[in-house]
Amino acid sequence: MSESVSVVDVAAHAGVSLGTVSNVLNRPDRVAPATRDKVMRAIRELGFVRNEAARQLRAGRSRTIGLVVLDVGNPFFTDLAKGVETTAGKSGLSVILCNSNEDNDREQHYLSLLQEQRAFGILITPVGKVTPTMDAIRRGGTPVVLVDRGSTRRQCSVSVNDRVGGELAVAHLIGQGHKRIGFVGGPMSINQVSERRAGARAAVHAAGLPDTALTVIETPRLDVASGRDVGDRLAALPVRQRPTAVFCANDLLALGLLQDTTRRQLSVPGDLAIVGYDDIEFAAAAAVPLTSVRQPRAQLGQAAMELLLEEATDPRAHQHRQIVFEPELIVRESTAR
Amino acid sequence: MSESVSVVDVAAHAGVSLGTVSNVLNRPDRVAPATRDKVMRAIRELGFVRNEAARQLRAGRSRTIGLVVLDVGNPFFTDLAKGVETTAGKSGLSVILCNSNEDNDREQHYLSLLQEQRAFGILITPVGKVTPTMDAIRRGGTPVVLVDRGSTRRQCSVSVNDRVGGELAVAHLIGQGHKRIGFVGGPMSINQVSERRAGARAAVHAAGLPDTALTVIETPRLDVASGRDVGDRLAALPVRQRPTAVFCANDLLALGLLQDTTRRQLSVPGDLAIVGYDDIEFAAAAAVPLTSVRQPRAQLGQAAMELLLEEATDPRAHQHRQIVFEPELIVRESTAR
DNA sequence: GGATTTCAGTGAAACCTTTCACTTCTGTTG
DNA sequence: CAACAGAAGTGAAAGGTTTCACTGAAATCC
Repeated sequence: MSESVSVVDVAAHAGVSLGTVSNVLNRPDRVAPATRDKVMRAIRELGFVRNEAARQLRAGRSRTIGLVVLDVGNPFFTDLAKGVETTAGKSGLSVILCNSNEDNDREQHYLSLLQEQRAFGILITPVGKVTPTMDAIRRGGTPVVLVDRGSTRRQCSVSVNDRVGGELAVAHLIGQGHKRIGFVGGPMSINQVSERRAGARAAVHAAGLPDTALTVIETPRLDVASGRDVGDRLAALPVRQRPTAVFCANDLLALGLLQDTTRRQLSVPGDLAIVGYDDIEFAAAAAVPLTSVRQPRAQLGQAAMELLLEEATDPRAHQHRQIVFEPELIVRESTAR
Repeated sequence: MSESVSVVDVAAHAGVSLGTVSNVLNRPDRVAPATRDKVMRAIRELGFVRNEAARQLRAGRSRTIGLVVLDVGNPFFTDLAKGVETTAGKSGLSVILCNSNEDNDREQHYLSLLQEQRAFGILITPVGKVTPTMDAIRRGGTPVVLVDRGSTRRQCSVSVNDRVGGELAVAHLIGQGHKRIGFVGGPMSINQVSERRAGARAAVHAAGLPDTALTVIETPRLDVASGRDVGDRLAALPVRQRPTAVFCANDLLALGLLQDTTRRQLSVPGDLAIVGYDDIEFAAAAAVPLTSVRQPRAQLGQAAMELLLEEATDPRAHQHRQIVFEPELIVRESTAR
């Protein structure tokens, strides 16, 4: 049971004032060693545990930062989270990982929650547009950094150039001789998806191919199951229009599609070349090792966390910054000639 | 800026007492509709956001439950987390996902953190033994449920029968004619790993094979990189002793090993048959689709959460329970004849 | 040796919510 | 019509921490 022990109890037990106990906890150097030991012993003997809620109440903000991602099931985001967490830990902050699941309502729900908790700051990959809630939170003095998503001057963001990523992927496919290319991804309301598509378009144009060379296949989500379903839709196309290569907006889709393609006894890359995006660890271990656009996941998380700290530490002097990393194409068998 | 608005401000603005504002927030039916609207309007106009810290301080415990897992990068745990989160959400609880990273110190760190936060409850897959801290937390009145790990009568747990899982896997390999089998996994201090190995041993004995038929290869971690390193160690064994099949303690190891095996131009299952564990989504999409022992991940999370709620709701009447699920072998090409 | 600084420690106030015993008022009952 | 019940609303107290202006005592300075 140990009916919650407070600093007052510790103070009484150690024969000092409660202010001294607080000093032992927060500025041990301001307390004489003998007293410090006495207090420490009392803490141990009573099994005192600091009450974070009371602490927060006093401080006005918590020591927790919220990381809102589109899908915890996607290794891209867990790797990102690791980067964030490591950096946050160094400053004594903890991270609460929130899974919006590509759903606006859930995103909103988590934002409210974080607001009520007086989060130290928020890192978010928004499902759609930057919402009024996010603006309200920032106006309330809580730093909000956009992750994996560029932004305008008015807020901090860390992203990878998705347009370039799309271009790299599709230019590579065109270089391999493909003339009919599919773009697989969705929903288009997710910024990264539409940017990657824009990059794909740009590559098609740059190569002098007609608009029709790019077939867009929109998926409901960015997961393996959606990727699997794409097989049917490709098969339904008349052979003359059917892409000979596809660029998937992430590796999960690519792996799903690859699975379905294999099930249909089609060869990759012979019958269909596939490029993914993110270069998650499983991409290299796939049935056919996947060509993929690599993003510096952990650095992305680290950079975002650093921007957040910067803004939190000195909000007055802070200048919003936009950090953009460059993606890199990793070529593997799924697009070999 | 909006210098934090409190219930007092709302009350003043709406021309009611602060008690009424609290009633509007917590028991709207006790307040006359007209008053309710007045208060709601004030809340909106002032942009009032409940301070969760103050709320918690009053309530004595938070509305957050801690889920401590071995590796967020392992899809097994993110699927588990989804199950936990869905169930928690229905009761208005949120989940904070903590990654112990198979490290005792980090585990301890997160437990202290959760203790300071007066977590509503804790779900944990312990790195090693059940520690004094966990016992202390439970004695302090916070429910602790062991996940993916059996236990004695003295605490709640939800697990999958790892011994049976190990038996299934190895019995299957023996059934395919293999006489020299490897067990890959570690560290052995992780309970699931040693249980799976025990199951493997049992299967070897049951088949009347000698102890030496099972070669144990201990890995430092349960991740893809460790799996990749196993290839070297296998290759280093004299051919007569080298296993013709291995059972990996999880799919990450299996995928890593598969990757390395492919790199060495060895065929799976021809030169080496591989069985994994967990049946994560990527197992089916692997270079050679992986035979794996499936665990009911989401149900595991759900059941754990339900036990936790049960214990939290009525600690007096609560009887600790141990729920054990049965694993299932999913056979794919990596062990085909 | 008196004035000043430093050190160690004190305790009240503030942070914001929820609860609960209490007051007022209106409408009902015998 | 007196007595009562129920509904609506009130406001002080409690919950645990940190901060900060403050006191006493010891050490330092000229």
